[in-house]
Amino acid sequence: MTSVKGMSSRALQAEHTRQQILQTAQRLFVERGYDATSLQLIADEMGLTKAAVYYHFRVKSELLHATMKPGIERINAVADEAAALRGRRARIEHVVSGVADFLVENRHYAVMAATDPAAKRHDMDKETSDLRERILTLFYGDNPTATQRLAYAAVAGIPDSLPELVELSDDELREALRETMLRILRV
Amino acid sequence: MTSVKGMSSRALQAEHTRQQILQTAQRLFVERGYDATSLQLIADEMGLTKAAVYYHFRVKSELLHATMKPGIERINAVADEAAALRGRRARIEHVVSGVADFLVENRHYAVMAATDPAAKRHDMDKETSDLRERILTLFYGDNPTATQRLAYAAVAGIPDSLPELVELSDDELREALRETMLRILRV
DNA sequence: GTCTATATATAGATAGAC
DNA sequence: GTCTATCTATATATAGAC
Repeated sequence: MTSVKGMSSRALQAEHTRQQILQTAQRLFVERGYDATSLQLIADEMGLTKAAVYYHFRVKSELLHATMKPGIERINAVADEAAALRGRRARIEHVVSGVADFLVENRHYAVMAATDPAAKRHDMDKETSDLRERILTLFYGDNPTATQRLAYAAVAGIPDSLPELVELSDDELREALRETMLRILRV
Repeated sequence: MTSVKGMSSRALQAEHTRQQILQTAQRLFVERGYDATSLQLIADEMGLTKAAVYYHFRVKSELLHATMKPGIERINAVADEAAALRGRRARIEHVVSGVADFLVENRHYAVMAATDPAAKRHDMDKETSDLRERILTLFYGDNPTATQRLAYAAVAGIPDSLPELVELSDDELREALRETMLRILRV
């Protein structure tokens, strides 16, 4: 999506601005939530105008979409790898590792992606819930028990609580995440 | 808070309207999120005017506060009871039962209370996070390990996933909740 | 106690100059 | 590619009639 090679210097500048807007938007979405983040605010924080933001993103929801896309793609790739493995245990371990790494690298962002009401509206809904459903099936097959589903739900809810664990180092967090997720998912 | 005895019939009518507004607001907050729910929408759904809503609630955030208050009080009461018990195991079991009952009775509402960005702004933040912190201490003392905190976080994140478990009956959900929370919290 | 009418601010979005 | 200017809709909130 973000091809850089063979672009004019003007196009490169545009891509740079686009990325900066995305970064600012992402930070504000995390801090205040999507609905409470206006385009005006995003523009002000960057010393741009609303119109400049609109040049790069046609509608506000495109910012949300673009913000979440890399994460979804990355976890989908992890799921691809897990699907190629044999055995529940191996699959669970692979996904748990991949997700733990991802969460550690995106400690703040992941919260918003998992909980913001705006993400439940818009089409984003489908991509994330498809991904969740896909991994659930990968783990427990087509007919998971209530207990399995709830265990999965508990793990899926962990990102929600990452802000409360700020005082853990990356390594501590990753280890605790792996350990806890594995323990919960072995049902 | 909602004393009824000894009120004039006019005051009773007002209290009734107030409760109806609260119910409608609560439903819409759950469906669309707080920020995406306008007072206009609330009024329209009830066949009232915005001004009528403003008569009962001075500012919009008061609706959010009033909506969440009963739940917070109820879980605080459960925590009170647990604090009177001796032993980690007994305390965990008591809180888990109380919370499971509460979640089953408020399947949809609890999600919003746990995740809406608007709840993280406003003063509501403090009351809920105090409650969470209080129960964590009740369970694991003043210096919980990383694993204990993450286990607690996982459990706290469960409400987030209740909507995906609609097809479970109340009894199935309560049992699965109790079982899963207990298993996770025994660390 | 509830409404009409309105104030005021700000949202998302677009057209067109530069 | 970025800005000025502006449109339109809708937000929260208030004053005052009934």
